[in-house]
Amino acid sequence: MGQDDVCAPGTARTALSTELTSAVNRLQRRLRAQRGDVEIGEGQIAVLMTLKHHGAMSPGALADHERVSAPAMTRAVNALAELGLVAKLEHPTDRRQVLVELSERGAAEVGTVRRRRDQWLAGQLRSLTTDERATLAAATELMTRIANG
Amino acid sequence: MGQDDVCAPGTARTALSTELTSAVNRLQRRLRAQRGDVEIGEGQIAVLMTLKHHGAMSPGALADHERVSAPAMTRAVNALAELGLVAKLEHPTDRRQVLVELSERGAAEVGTVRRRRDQWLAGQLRSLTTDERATLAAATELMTRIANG
DNA sequence: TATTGTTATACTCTATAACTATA
DNA sequence: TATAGTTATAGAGTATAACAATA
Repeated sequence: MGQDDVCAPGTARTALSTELTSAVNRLQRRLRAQRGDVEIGEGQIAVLMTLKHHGAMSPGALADHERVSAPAMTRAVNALAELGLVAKLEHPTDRRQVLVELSERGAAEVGTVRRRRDQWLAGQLRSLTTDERATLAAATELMTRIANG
Repeated sequence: MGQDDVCAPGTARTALSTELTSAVNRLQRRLRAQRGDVEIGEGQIAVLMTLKHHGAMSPGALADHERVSAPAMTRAVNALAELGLVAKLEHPTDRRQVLVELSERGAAEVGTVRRRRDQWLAGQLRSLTTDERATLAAATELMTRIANG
């Protein structure tokens, strides 16, 4: 039982905000449960991808970018440094700051780690129509805008 | 800094699965942070709404419906019972089972609690175009399908 | 004084495994 | 034996507050 029993969204007289919240919560829970033995957490993967796109950044800048607290970012960066995927460097002029940069191994492995994390969802998306994927792509942009707005 | 600095999704040569995962994670984090002093958690609100739609159910059926583990549902139901929003009843024929039903107060307050939780997101959605909201509504359905599939 | 990063601490949510009661 | 629910325990992820070093 259960999955056949779920209310189709839009059926009830429920607001979009409620349904969207519910969908986001459920999908995130499913993604976390489905994620196999990826050895590092979501937030840490996000840090690797950000560093790949933007180059070396300070922990504070990373925390702003990912919209998490500074302590949460300290922990994520330390975990990645212990795995040898990033390195913490002294800032050239401001000795309070730290620069976090991808290590060679981090740069080599970020793609692999990301693909392994996304494997299940990518499979689910393959069974959608082209139009449905386009809808999700557009919604992805909107959700990111809302999350960062 | 930070929010102006985020990569526009679809800009990079990144797979939809990656962008969707990232968007869902970020939006959920933002929704949690933005949620004011709603006195009960996400999962508990979901239980109240399910009971409102479906009537009394057993904890096991609720766990299946919400796709969480049985212990997680036990905790959610107990928390709601302590607040007087649900009642736990004996099953008429099977004494192993429990029936969870909305209390009068629970039925009266579920709408209020939900609206307070959704207040921020509803405001964000109001600033979108009609087309954009339609996109999100369609995507909500797709995400729910994927989460439950 | 203000800023950057870290440590200390605590809370929420979730899961698996072991247990109890009933069927 | 099998099922429904609970308890025990542990882990991930996050936050706020207090602190240290530097500007």
